[in-house]
Amino acid sequence: MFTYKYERPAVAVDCVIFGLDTEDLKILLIQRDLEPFKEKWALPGGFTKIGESLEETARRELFEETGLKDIFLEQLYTFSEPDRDPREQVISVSFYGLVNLSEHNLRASTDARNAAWFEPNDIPELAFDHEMILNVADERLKGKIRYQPIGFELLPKKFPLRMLQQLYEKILDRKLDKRNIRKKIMGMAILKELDEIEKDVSHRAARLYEFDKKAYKEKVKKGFNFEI
Amino acid sequence: MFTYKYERPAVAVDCVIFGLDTEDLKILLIQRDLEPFKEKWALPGGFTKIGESLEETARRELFEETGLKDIFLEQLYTFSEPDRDPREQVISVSFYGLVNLSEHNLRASTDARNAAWFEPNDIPELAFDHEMILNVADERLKGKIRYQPIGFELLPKKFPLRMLQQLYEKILDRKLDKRNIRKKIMGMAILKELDEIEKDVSHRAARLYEFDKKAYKEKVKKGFNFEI
DNA sequence: CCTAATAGTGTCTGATTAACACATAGATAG
DNA sequence: CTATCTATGTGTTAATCAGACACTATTAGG
Repeated sequence: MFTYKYERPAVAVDCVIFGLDTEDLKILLIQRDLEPFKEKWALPGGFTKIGESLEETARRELFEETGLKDIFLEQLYTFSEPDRDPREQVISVSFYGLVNLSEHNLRASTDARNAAWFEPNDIPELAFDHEMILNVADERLKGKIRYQPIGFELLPKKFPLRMLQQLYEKILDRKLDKRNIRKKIMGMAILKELDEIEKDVSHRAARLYEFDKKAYKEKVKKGFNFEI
Repeated sequence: MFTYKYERPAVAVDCVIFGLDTEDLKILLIQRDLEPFKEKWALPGGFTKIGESLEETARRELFEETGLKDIFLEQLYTFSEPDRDPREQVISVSFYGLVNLSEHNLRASTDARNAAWFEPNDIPELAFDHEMILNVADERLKGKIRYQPIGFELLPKKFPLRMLQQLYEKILDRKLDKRNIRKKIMGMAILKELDEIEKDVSHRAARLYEFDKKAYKEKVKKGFNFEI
C-alpha cells in the first residue's frame, strides 16, 4: 500500500497498432477479461509501473498482451477527461505503432486474453473512450505518412513498388498514378534497388526494393524533406 | 491522505508560452520559490488535481502563476523519464501556448513568484528537463505554423501585413518576399481588410487586417489547406 | 502457343513557386 | 514648404513541379 498527501489519478497507456497484411490495414484489439467492460474489445495497454517510462510501459504491455515487440511506436496524445474510466480517474497516454504482419506474429497471449486484427470498417464497440483514441490515431497516421517515411514500417523489409503504392492508396484513400509515384519516390533516392524479384506470383515478377534508412538520414541532414 | 494498492507517479503539467511583442518571439518563465531548483527559472505549471482534465490544470496553473487566461493552448508531449524529477517520479504533460503581448499582460502573481518574458537566445539554465520541453515546443511551433493558421494567435487582433510577414520570418528563420507572401495570403481569402490604418508610425501607415476565422472554417470544410 | 496479369517506362500541359524593381504616401527635419 | 527618409503597395517572367495519360515487356498457367 502506498500513501500520498494528495489524491492522484492512475496513469495508463493505450496502444493503437496498425498492421498491414497482404491486403488491408488492420487494427490490433484485445478482449478484456476483467471488469469494467469485461468481454468488450479494447486497445492493448495497461497501468504504468514506477521506474519505467511510458514508452516502456507501452512496449511491456504490448508484449505481454499480444507478443509483439521491437516495433515502431510513437506517442500520440494524452487523454485525461476525469470521467473517461468509470472506476476512478485514469489518465491515458496513448501511443500508435506500425507493424507488417508478414514479419510479426501475434502469439498466444500469456494473459489469456484474445488478441486479434480488425478491419477499420469492422471495429466492434470499444471499451472506455477507445474509439476516440482510435480516431485520433487514424488522423495522425493519415497526416504523418505524407511527411515522414513511416510507411516503410508497415511494409516487409523487401517490397515491390506496387506494394508501396497500394499502401499509400489505402491510407490516403485515393488512386495514385503508377508512373508519377515511381518517379517521385525514385527521385528521392531513398530506396535501394535489390538484385531480387518477387516469388510465387502468377504473372511477371516485380523487382524488390528496401528502404535505405542511412541514405535517408544523410539527406535529411542536408535539408531534404520527404513528401508524398 | 490517500492510499493506493500500487505506487503511483505524480502527474503535472508544464506550459511553454510563446509571446510576440513589437519585436521578438519570447518565452514565459517563472522563478521557483520552492525546492528543488529553488530560485531557478522554470516553465509555468504544476500538479493536476482530481476532477480536472490536464488542459484545465494547465489553464489554472497558468492563471495562478502568471495571470494569463483565455489563450491558445494545445497539448504538446508527455515526458515520463523516471528520473526527470529528483524528488520522485513525476509525469509531465506539456502544453504550448501562443499569446500576443500587446493584448495580454502578466499580472503580479498571487503565488509571489517572478514571471517574466525571455528572449530565445537569452534563456537561463532551467529546472528539471524543461530545456528539453522547450526544444520540443520550439520544433512543434516551427513545424505547425506552416500548416495551421496559428500564427494569428501571436498577432494583435488588427495587424498590418508587414507584421504577419515578420512573424513568419522570425519563426521560420528566413527572409520572405513581400510580394509573394502577400499574394499567397490574400489569395487564401482568410483575411478581412479593414477600413483602418496603423497609427503613430513615423512613415506611411499600412492598412490593417484581421484573421477571418469564420471564412477560414468554411474553406476548411470545402477541403482548403492552409500552407505558407 | 495463346491468354491473362502485372511490370516498367516518357512526354506534355497546366499550375505553382521564386526572383525581381519602382512609384507612392506620409512623417520629420531643416 | 521643401527635401529627405522610410515603409507601403503593386505585376511579370522564368523555372520548377505535379498531374494526366498509353503502350510494350515479361512471366505464369492453361
